[in-house]
Amino acid sequence: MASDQTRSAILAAAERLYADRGFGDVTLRDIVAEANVNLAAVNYHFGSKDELIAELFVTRSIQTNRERLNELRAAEEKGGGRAAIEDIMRALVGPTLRGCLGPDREGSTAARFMIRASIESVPPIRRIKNREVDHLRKFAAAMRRAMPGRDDTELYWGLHFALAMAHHTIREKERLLRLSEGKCDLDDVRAIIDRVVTVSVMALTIGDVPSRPATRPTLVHGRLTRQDL
Amino acid sequence: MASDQTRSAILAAAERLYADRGFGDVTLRDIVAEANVNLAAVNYHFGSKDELIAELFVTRSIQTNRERLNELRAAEEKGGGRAAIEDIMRALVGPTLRGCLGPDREGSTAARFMIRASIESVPPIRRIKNREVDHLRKFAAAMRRAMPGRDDTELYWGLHFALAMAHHTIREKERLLRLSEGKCDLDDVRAIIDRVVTVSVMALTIGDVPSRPATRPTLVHGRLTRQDL
DNA sequence: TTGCATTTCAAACATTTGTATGAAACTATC
DNA sequence: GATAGTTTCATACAAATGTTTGAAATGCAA
Repeated sequence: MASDQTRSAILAAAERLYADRGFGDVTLRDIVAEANVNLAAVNYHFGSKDELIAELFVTRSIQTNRERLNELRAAEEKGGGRAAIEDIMRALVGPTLRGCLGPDREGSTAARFMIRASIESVPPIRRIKNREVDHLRKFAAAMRRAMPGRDDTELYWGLHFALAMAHHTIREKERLLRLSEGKCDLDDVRAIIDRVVTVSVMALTIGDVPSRPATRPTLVHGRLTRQDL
Repeated sequence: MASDQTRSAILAAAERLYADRGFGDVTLRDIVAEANVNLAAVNYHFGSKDELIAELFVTRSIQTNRERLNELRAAEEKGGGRAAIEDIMRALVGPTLRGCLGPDREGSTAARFMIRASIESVPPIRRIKNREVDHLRKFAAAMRRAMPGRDDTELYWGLHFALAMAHHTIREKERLLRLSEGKCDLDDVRAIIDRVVTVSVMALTIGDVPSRPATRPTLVHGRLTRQDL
């Protein structure tokens, strides 16, 4: 068998098994059985189990990051170099949410693998995630261009909350479904993205609206009002 | 030695070690060495390693849940049976954030353990978390009383997003710190709670404000506008 | 003290798991 | 078709780990 076939078979089997049963449950022996290759093949082709997991995660992360940056670039071109803030947030959370939610995505191994990686955080994946900061800085820069003059702190918090809502929705979609007794439609990805983007942009405009509606009178405390003064 | 002393020593040692080094890194032998008890004591007193972890997590969860419900009850008494929505959200996210963030909390083993449990999700903990839905329903009910007539779906999404921001801030505080180059002050717990509560309530008022400020014109899509019609 | 129940202890068990080895099979180049 | 490089394979290795065991120690009541 050509060397690449074995490599690919291992990657595919590992991703499928990890996605279905989690990292803690799947051994190399499970993987090689599923891939119909020899046990030693994993170490021969990848060096170690951790490097196999890392390669899986890096591959999928790069795909997501590329999609994000493509959307961001498209938004910036649309806006003549300066993207609208909602388009930036959409580029940030859209690819991840589209990749991991939705009815047809149930069968997507890649998506289920990324959800699993988000729930069970194993050392090789944690190491990679730590490098994600550089990628996020590009979004912070775009946000700064979109909202010039705004305090950087507010930008970072907005970025952080956007990721919070997106990732938590993916991580805890089962719980939200159960809590809401099915009322929250987790298959309508478009609506979810809209919702996350809307709230993210609202978070970024804290202290922005001169006169707050009377329905929420006492919400602002502490350092949140700096922009109003 | 009295039986309870051994039990307590194991619990304390296990919580400390898990908090510092994570579940994957700590073996029963590490724990009994730290606790100065015999290896077999863990199985004698707890039955199994998983039951030990479960007991640790249940204990801390109960504490948090009790704090939450106390705050909720206080808010409802203050409002004469119907708590203000921002007080409800504050009762929901306040205890967790206060427990896990802040400068002096660095030394709190319990807090660090809960952060660890949030990052590394091991099977015994996952099983317990699945039962958390019942607890959250009490908050959903309070929210329903505070915002009568509002679509339940909106309530659940707001609750979900509030937890998203709180938990993600705890999980990813290191990354946010690094991304913002220290600009986001994660020691000012009060300000963080205010921020999360503010955004949560804003999320709940989607489609609530009759005329949206011109600064965010095109944010609402899809099913988000149902309340406006 | 005697007797009974609880607790502790050292040691062994039984797996599981990732990794290494060395020979065999295969592939491609000359 | 011989040779060198690559890949596969069965098997062994070594270490870690949760759990069990049966005896010894301890505590406690009668």
